[in-house]
Amino acid sequence: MNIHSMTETPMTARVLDAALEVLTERTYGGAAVPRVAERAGIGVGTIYRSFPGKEALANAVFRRAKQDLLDHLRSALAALPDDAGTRARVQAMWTGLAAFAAADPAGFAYLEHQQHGSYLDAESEALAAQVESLAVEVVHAGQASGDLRDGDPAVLVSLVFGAFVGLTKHARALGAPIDDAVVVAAADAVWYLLRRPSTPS
Amino acid sequence: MNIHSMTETPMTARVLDAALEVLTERTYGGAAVPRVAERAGIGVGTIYRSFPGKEALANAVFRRAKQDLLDHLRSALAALPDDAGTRARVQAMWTGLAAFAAADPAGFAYLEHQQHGSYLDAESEALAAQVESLAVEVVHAGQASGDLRDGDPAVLVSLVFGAFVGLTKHARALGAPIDDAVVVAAADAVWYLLRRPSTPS
Amino acid sequence: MNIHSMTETPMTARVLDAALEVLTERTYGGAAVPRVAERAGIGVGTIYRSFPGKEALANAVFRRAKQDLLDHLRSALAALPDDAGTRARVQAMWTGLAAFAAADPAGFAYLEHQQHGSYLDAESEALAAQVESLAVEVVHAGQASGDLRDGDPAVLVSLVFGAFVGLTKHARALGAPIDDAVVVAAADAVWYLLRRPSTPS
Amino acid sequence: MNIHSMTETPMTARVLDAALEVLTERTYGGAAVPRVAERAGIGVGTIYRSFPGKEALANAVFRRAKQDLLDHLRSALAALPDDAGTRARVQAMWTGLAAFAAADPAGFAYLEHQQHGSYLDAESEALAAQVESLAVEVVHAGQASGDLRDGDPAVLVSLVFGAFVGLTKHARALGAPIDDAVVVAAADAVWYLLRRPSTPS
DNA sequence: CATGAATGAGGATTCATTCAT
DNA sequence: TATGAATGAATCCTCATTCAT
Repeated sequence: MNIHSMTETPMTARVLDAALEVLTERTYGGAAVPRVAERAGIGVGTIYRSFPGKEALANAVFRRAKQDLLDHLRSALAALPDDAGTRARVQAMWTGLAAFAAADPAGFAYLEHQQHGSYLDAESEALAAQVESLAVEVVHAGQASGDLRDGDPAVLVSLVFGAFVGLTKHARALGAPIDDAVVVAAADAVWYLLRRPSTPS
Repeated sequence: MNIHSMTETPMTARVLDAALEVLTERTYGGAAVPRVAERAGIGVGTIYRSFPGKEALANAVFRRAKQDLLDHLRSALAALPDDAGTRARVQAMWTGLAAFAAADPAGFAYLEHQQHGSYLDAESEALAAQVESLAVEVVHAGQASGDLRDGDPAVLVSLVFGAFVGLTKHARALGAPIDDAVVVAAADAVWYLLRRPSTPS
Repeated sequence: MNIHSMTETPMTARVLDAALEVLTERTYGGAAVPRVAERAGIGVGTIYRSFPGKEALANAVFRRAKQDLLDHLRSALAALPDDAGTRARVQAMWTGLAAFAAADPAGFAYLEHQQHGSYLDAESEALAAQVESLAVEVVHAGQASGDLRDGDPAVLVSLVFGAFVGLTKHARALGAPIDDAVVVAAADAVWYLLRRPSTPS
Repeated sequence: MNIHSMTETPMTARVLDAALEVLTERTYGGAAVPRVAERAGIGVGTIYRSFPGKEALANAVFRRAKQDLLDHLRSALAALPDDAGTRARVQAMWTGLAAFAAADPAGFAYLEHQQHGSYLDAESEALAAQVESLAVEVVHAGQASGDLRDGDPAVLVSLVFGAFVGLTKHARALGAPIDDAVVVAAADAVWYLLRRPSTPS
């Protein structure tokens, strides 16, 4: 379903899965390539046949996750009827986020930490920008139609994405997967954050 | 101003400052003790006179920042008149957060990443729990007085803290310090996230 | 010839040889792993492919030497006719000791110093106990047949082994290998130490 | 009573005692000067006021012990009547050895390991040679009077000293101090090792 | 005189990477 | 193609030694 399905050999997929686990558990600096190999059940050298080095590997993991997230957000929006209103579009984004986080918790957790990534390359940054862009456009359109509050759309997006990340951290701290009812309730709360307050306020 | 001023020697302060920088730039796994020493302008061995090891150092950095955050939040609340309403209290928390983030951006950035910290010890976790607690109480009281929306207070707190973190990430991505006007606008938006929606909605 | 020939790769053998040299020259505390690597003509990291750490390496060195010693003592006894008398058995032990010390002077020197070894593990201690045991049995049997003087066999063994160690130290101090004629003369002297004094004495 | 009483300040005595303990427990390479300071209950720097460095400290420890041993052996011989026979003289040496080992077990244990000492300086070696000399003279005289077996006196001495060391190792392995009865029995055994065998043997 | 903070060299160990098999 | 042995740089940490107080 995603762009990588075509370029990923079963080998690289195994490596990426293992790398994601290790990177999520120990952060880039603490993630050892030999540990990734072990986890993948292959020889160390084999990793270097698919990736030029640790940095490239981490970028590939990042890109796969980010691309999956992008795919989730796009499908969520695409599933909407053409005349869907702003609230529906915002809900769809939130739901898409939740769907991705549920489908690939480790991937989501990894992305969370990567605003950091001094090792991220241009291609990875570009992908991240695409996700940002998509969200910004939705907010921007909502503001244009008068449904959402004024202000830099990027700021509003940062608040909403931040809130979602906060939610997943909370769930992770509890050791539980994200509860569906909570996701729905939070979507409602976040809608109030975004929507243009009624004039008499 | 904070509790540590009395126990911190100039040496440990220098080390903590340098360690904060390095830890923020490279995360725990990637932060090399020799690099901290360089940054502090001291010999490697000197660090080990103040801290038994890298883990203890990272915990001390964490605690200093968390304690400062706690101090900021507490003073923000303490500055309120006794009869301050829920909105004022929520605003105070948000403002306290912003004041801390402005006063110690690196410290705030470091705290953000530490849900991870498998190296955090019990004392550090306890301090983190105190901050969480403080926020949860404010939300809880607001719910009790009917001002805030229903739901697990901890979840609401996670949304709000998450939103704030999103905001600072956004600012950091732009390379700019957090703009005051934006903080105020965001505080307003977040208030709508928290407040109990008017019945006819 | 010994049990290890089969399990030892050429690499581990190289490492063990080098480690024995360094350990003998500088004792455990002063033996640096990098120095062992140099001596073996390999990279430092390579040592850690064969041994989990310095302690394990020192134990392996100890065991190889102790096992060789045990093999020498056993063959010396095994070469005796079934009806060999006590004196022949004692001589055989002494000769076995000398054969080992001549064949592997460094190994013998290393064993000498290891009553110390706080780093020796259970397996190493067990091996040491086997050697002790073998000697104690010989003495015990000799006492039973009335040939050897009374007293705790372990004490007699400690005197004899100690005497042999003294001899090798003396030779080492002179820088010469142990002279065969001296070994024979010493064996005679030691026999008088062990044998039951004639009654009228 | 010994030569050092005059030159040793209470300070250096404390240091030497502590150093002996640490050196005995961990061998030269593993003995840390800061550990010696701790054990002595003084500051690290203070050690360097009495000794130029670790090597000098270890030599001083060695010399103090060796000198004490020499004193013990000399007094043991001096206490003998002028017409004492060879056996009495040999016994006296053995007893002197035992007295020293009992009075200063750590010192004795330390000396045992020091044939090794690549860090021993000329003065230390000279002192060791004096002890050796004393023993060799006794043996030599005994051979001259026809009481002791022929052969290089130094070899005989090495056998006897070695036997004594073996005895103390054995006692140490048992965790017990050296038993007096055992020392006496061993002295008898050792006498037979040294004495010239009766002709018809 | 005694101290102990400060230091950098050096020790044990791990890890990213290469390359012969 | 996949492997994993080999490597040396780089990690964390300790220690001998100095020197300002």
